[in-house]
Order: sequence, then structure tokens, then C-alpha cells
Amino acid sequence: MPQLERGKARVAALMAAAAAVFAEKGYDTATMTEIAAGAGASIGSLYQFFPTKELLAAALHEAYLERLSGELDRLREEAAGRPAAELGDQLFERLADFLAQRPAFVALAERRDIDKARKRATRALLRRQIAAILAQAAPPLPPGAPEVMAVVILHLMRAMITLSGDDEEVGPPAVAVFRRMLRAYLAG
Amino acid sequence: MPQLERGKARVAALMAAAAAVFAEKGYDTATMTEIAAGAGASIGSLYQFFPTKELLAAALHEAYLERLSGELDRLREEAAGRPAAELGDQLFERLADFLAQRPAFVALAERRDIDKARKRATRALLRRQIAAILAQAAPPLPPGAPEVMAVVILHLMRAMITLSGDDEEVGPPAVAVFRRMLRAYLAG
Amino acid sequence: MPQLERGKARVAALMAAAAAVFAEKGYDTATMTEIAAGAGASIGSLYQFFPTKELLAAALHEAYLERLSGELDRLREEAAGRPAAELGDQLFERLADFLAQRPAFVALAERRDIDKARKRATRALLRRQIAAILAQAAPPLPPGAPEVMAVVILHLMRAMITLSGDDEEVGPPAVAVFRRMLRAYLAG
Amino acid sequence: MPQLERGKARVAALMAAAAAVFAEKGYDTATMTEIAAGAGASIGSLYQFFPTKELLAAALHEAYLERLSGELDRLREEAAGRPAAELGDQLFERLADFLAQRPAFVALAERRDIDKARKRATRALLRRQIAAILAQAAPPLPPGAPEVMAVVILHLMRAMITLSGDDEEVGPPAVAVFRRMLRAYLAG
DNA sequence: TATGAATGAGAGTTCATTCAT
DNA sequence: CATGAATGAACTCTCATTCAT
Repeated sequence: MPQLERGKARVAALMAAAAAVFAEKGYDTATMTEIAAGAGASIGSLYQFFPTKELLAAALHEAYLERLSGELDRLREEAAGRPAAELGDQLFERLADFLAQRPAFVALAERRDIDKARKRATRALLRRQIAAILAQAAPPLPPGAPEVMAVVILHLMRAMITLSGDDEEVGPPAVAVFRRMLRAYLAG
Repeated sequence: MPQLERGKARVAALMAAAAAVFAEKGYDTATMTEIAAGAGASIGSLYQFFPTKELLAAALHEAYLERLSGELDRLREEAAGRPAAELGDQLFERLADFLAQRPAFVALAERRDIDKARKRATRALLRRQIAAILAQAAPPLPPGAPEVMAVVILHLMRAMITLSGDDEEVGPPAVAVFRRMLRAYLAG
Repeated sequence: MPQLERGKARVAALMAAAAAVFAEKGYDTATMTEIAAGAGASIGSLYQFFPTKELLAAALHEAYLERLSGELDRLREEAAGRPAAELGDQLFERLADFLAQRPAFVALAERRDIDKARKRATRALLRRQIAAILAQAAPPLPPGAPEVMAVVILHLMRAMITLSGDDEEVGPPAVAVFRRMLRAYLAG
Repeated sequence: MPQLERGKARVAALMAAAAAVFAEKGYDTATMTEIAAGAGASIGSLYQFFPTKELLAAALHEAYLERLSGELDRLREEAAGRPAAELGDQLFERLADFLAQRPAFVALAERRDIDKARKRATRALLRRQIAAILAQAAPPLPPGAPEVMAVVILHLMRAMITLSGDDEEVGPPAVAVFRRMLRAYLAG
């Protein structure tokens, strides 16, 4: 919606501020006022571009999903013919990176006012992309396995996130275990 | 705090209502008014027993934790000398049951206004109990493993919960995989 | 909704204040804040009883309509067998009185966010009551006439209202003319 | 204010859009943004020509009044020497037409932020013009009657407008009655 | 002039919490 | 203890209007 250069910069600043606030407080507790302030904008300016708190969240979420989708596409291209365990490792690493750099992602993905169907659709999309990657493994996984493993990986990622907020002593080894479990399972 | 019989019934009803509302709407979105109404009580009455929304949540959470703690204690007694994989299975099942019956648990465990230290402490407690169970496995797990596996199990449980809200087609196989992964890992 | 005596008094005060503000500023321009202040209540108190500006307006409107309906019922009982012109005069007078004492009535009846069907229904009700009165005239009006005359009278009343806001020099004679026109028409 | 051709077209488009929006939503509820959009212009452009919402409304109202005034002037010229009832009929018809084609007129005439004196003055002007027409009736109306009847006619017009928004079954007969009432009254 | 971004006072509404009865 | 009314800070959102380009 922004047409001028100035507007584009504003929108970028607003989304960045929104990401920060959503990450820190969660969707419900985040306030539009704080987001606007965080971007050095007036509340009116925020609403000029995002007519609703929900729409703001949706826009940010969408942007994240597109980026993630692109990254998975790229990974699929690179990864044809590799062994499954290695693919799992790659996925693990890249997804973890992606999420670590976007701490608002989970808050956005789980906000309650998102409608169920949409949520499901979004998850299905990601699942399919990850399954597509795993389907390229050589030797190939048994039929059906890529889809199930996609779900597994996605949920492991969720666990990862929480883990990074955990104790430092206990987190890293657990991450390693998750990784090994996945590797072992994919290897055979 | 309640001294009379009547008071105890009130408190029970209030906590039940709170559990229902927290489960349905999440901590932030739940309102004290709705909770009171759900228990057939007036707001005034609710505040008589729980002087704060946060205290209400804390009380409910505490109650859940105690119950869970008890269950884990019992499991530890029963489980001495079993193989690790079997213990993992047992834990898996019992924890899943526990959470399935208390859908407010996660919402309470993750509410944002809880102070970090307390959160950490709570998690540490559970971890220790689970580790204690795993430490009784025969043959024994390598040193340090029970603690790490406790973390892993706890996070798998979290994944489980989310999974139950997922598509029906894709959820159950993923649960099975998690189970098998854990089993395999604990077995060797 | 108010259950205690105190609450009933509040509601009465709030409705009175609302009537005053709606009358003075019209529905759109009236503010909930001003209404609350006018009743010596806090904004929260106002919302306790009227969860929406629209509902407040609706409640007030409803109350007015009920009162008016009662008045018309009474008039019908008293008026059986009188000549039509006299009934017209009576209606004219009573309705004018009613509206003069409730300057918010028109503002409420015409607010834009009321749904069309409801508006129509309300008007139809009043029309029917007035027609019922005119139908009792002796000698009787021709068939169909009471219904049409009811519409005419209702619209004359609307004109009356506006007229009272007009110049003082020109208003009263015009009112008199309206009255005579109606009389003449009903007389033959 | 607009000096170029382009400017005049802009102003015309803006006023047309304003008329449409005022008619549909009423003065209070109409927004400058929607008006600008309706004219295919930017807000900045709208404010270039009409520095205030109120001034925009005033300009539109003024334009309408001038047009109406012209029409009444023409009618006065045509109508000298006709019987009063016929003049009433003519007025009735022309005014109704005028208003039917300009649904924003009433909204503009009744907006609340217009100052009372101005409102009164405007009404007085129209009244005088209508009275001037009626004063030309032959045989002449009694002294004072034209002024009073002008008021009456003006208010009947208002009723007319509302009537056209009413039920279709009940509107037209009522219009006819109004017409007949006026005719009869003017005839004697 | 034209455009679209920027501003911020103010409106409606919510809800945890307190108080009077 | 119970009830329900009272309070007001805080929140989301709107819109007339101003400004920079």
C-alpha cells in the first residue's frame, strides 16, 4: 500500500517494531501504541498502513512465511539425491536458524484469533514443502514417510524454540539429542 | 482460605471454571468475569478467594503440578529396574494422559507474566522427577543421560499437545513416530 | 439488568442523561463519555448497564415506544364513537405533547445504524395503533382511510417537531393550519 | 478558486462525490476520505478546494439553494394570476422533483454544526420566495396567508422525503392525501 | 496544484480490581 | 462471605486536518 519511498521505509520500520513487540510480549499483550512508538511513528501512521492489529500480525506472518517458503524451495533444489539423514540435518539447521532470527514467528503462528482453517492450511503448506525435500532422498524413504517426518520435524522445531528459552545448561544437550534422534530415525 | 464446607465447594467450582476458560481462551484472553460466571458465582466471590487473576492462575497451576508430581512419584516406585525404553513408554503415556485431561495446563505453564526464575524452577522440578525415574532403569543409562532425556521427554510432550489440535490424518502417525524415536533412543 | 436499588437509580439517571445528550447533539455526535458525565457516573458504570452506544439508544427508544403505545391504547379506549375530526384533534394534541416532552425521540427513531426492517416494523406498529383509534370514529371513515390517515398524522407530527425549532413568529400559525387541515380532511 | 479548466472539473467531481456520500451516510458519518476517493481524487486535492468538511457541505448546500431559488423565481414568473390551489400543486410537484433528484439536500440543510442564525436565514429566504409565488394567486389569498402557507408547504415537503423512504404500500396514498389537503385548504 | 504520508485528539469499549450493602 | 455496582486506566481504532515532496 505504501506508494512513496517514505511510505515504504515507514512500513518496514513498523513491521520491524511489530516483530520486536510481538516477540517480546506475544500477540495479545502487544499494543499498537507500543509498536508505533517502537517505529518512531504516530499511532495514526501505523493505522494508515495496517488498519487492524490482526492485519498487521497477518502481514508480518505472511512475510515470514514467504521467506521461509523461499528458503525451503532453495533447499529442495540443492538437496536432491542426498541421504535422508543428511537432509534431516540440513532442515534442522536451517529451520532453527530461521526461527532464531525471527523470534516473533511462533507468536504469530499461534495467535488465537487466526481462523482454524487458515492455520491448518498454512501448516499443510509447510508440511508439503518439507515432505518434498525429504522425498528427494536417495535411497528413498518408504512411501508416506516424508509426510509424517515433515510433521515430526515441524514439531521438533517448536520444541527447539522453547528450548532456547530454557536453562543454558540443559538446552544444548537436548538439542543434540533431538538431532541425533532424527538422524537415526531417518537413517533407518 | 475457605473455612466452611460451602467455601470449599465454591473454590472447587471456581477453579474448574477457571480451568475451562483458560483452556479455551488462553490466560491473557480469559476474563475474571467469565470465570466467575462459569462457576455460577459473582465476581466479588471470585475475588474473595483469589485476589488476583494471576494468583488464580498460579493456584490452579500449582494444583496441577502437585497432582502431576504425585503421579510421577508413583511411577517411580512402580518402575524400578525396568528397561529404559519401557520407562520411556510409560512416561510418554502417562504424561500424555495427564495433559489430555487438563487442557489448561499448557496455557498456565506458559503465561507470560510468570516470572522467569519461577518458571525455570518449576521446570527443573519436573525434570528432576522424570530423571529420577529414568535413573532407575536397568541396565542403567549412561551418566547424565536421565537429565537430558527428561528434557527431551518434556518437550516431546509439548509437541504432543499441539499435535492433538492438528489434522487428524497427520497427527497419530507422527505421535507414533515420536514414540518409536524415543524408544529406539532409550534402547540404545 | 440492575438488580439492586442503587442500580435501578443509576440506570434511570443514565437514561435521562442519554436522552438529554441525544436530544441536544443527535445520535452520532453524542458521546458515551458525555452521557456518563451527565449522569454523574463513570464510563465503566455506563457500560455496565448498556454494553454499547447502540444498545443504549435502543433501550431508550424502546422505553419511549412502550410509553407511547400505552398512551395510544388509553386514547383508543376513551375515544370510541367520537367523530373523526375530534379524534384527529386528540391525536394531534397528545402526540405533540408526548414529543415535546421527549426531544430525543426523533433523534433515536432516525438514527442511521438501526436496521431498515426494524425501523419499518416500529413504524408499522404505531401506524396500526393510530389507525385503530381512527377506525372507531362515528360516523366511520371510509375503508382504508384510517391506515392512510395514520401515516399522514405521523408525518405531520414530524413536521411539528421541526416547526418547534423554527422561528416563533411563523411556527404557531403553521401548527394551527396543520390542525385545521387535518380536521377538515377528517370531517369530510 | 480553481483557475484552470482542470480545476473546475475537479471541483465538480468533488461536489458530486460529496453529494453522493452525504446522501448515503449523512453529514456526520460521511468522511472526507471517502468523498475524495469517490471523486477519484486524493485527500490533499479535496482539501485544496474545500479547506474544511463544513465548508464543503456549505458550498454544496449553497449551490443547491441557488438552483432552487432560480427554479422558484421561474415558477413565480410563470404563475401569476393562477388560482391558489393550482399554485400549490405546482409548488408541490416541483419541490418534490427537486428534492428527489438531490437526496443530499436534507442532510445538508439539517446538519447540526450549522449555526442557528444562518439556518433560520436560509429558511426565511425560501419561505419568502414561496410566499411571493402564492401572493400572486387570483383570487388572492387573505393577507398573511401566503407566508403561513409557505411554511406549511416547506414542512410538507420534508414529510414527503421521509415518506419516499417508507413502505411502498403506504407511501403513495399518503402523498396523495397531503396533496389533496393542501389543495382543499388553498381552494378555500 | 497534486499526492499521499503524518499527526493526534478523541471515541467506543474492556476488564481487573475495589467498594458498599 | 456474597453480591453486584463502581471505577478508570488502557486499548483499539477513526478521521479531520496538515505537511513534505
